[in-house]
Amino acid sequence: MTVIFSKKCELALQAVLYLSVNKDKNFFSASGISEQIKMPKEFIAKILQSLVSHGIVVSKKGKTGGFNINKPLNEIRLIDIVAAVDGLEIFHKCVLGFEGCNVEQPCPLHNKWGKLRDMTYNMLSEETLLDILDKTEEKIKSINPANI
Amino acid sequence: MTVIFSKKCELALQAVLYLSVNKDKNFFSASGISEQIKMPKEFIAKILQSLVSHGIVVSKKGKTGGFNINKPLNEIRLIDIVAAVDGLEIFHKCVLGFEGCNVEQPCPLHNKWGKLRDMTYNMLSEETLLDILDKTEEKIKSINPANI
DNA sequence: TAAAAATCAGATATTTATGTCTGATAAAAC
DNA sequence: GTTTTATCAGACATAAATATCTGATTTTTA
Repeated sequence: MTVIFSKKCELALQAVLYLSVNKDKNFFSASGISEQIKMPKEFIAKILQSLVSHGIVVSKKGKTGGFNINKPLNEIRLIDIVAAVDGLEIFHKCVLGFEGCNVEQPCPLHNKWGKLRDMTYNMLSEETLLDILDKTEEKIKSINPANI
Repeated sequence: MTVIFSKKCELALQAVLYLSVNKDKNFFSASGISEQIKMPKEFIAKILQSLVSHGIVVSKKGKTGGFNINKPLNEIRLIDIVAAVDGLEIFHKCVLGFEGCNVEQPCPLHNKWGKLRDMTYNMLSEETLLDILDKTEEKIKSINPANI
């Protein structure tokens, strides 16, 4: 099986999207979020905790605690979330798994995949949560239970 | 962790590339191939067996047996190998994992990722083993032990 | 015909990714 | 201050991907 984002990363993006849409409101608990997104709250909690350690999300303990976005939405790029959860290996490693692959000794797919990979990286670097949110609020209201 | 091809698929592509370069010669045993590519022969054997069942590779039992490419090199596209090993899910599924994502109700990344994903699919569909081989023989001689 | 060397099918083992649990700590409500 | 309800850290469990093994079959060579 091939994936572009891991399950963890998909979830992280979904959860962060959810928090973005509701940024003005109070903190959201892991169980609250898990009711919206169809994923186990323990898993969501773990993922959000790691985003806290990366400074993308902020958390608050105690009775009215939970998670929320830590910065202005236009300062968080999608690539930041991907980097925090999955790492950026995919953008450096040879797509065919050849150790010695580099510019001087490119593998057969080096140039063609390299171009697409760079475009993907750029896209994820250009898009911030704010950009996403704009698109989201316009027309993506019934795609999922959370109405993200 | 993110990947574009699974380990299995990387290996399959490497092995098939190796066979392509040496297509004129006789059948290559799994252990012979595993000496060139740095992967365990049992695993290579398993992968090649599945390519046999997909008609991409042909095998021969017995003392002088082994594996070889089953068709003219210009009739095998990279996407055929990817499809056989990893499947084509990645080219259909929502990149954010939203169930209801589609053209009418696109997720926030639907269009941008969709474009890149289609370009990747097209690239893999256009490139045949023959195309790859040409590039390979020109300039990729010391990238790996197999000199693929 | 017997021995050697290969694929093949399916079971098994190992590793990694995904998912769950437990007890500790912190903050708010009473 | 006690109870409630949240995060947090780290251990634990399960599932999936990766890797290995075993015995059967096939084919060549001697």
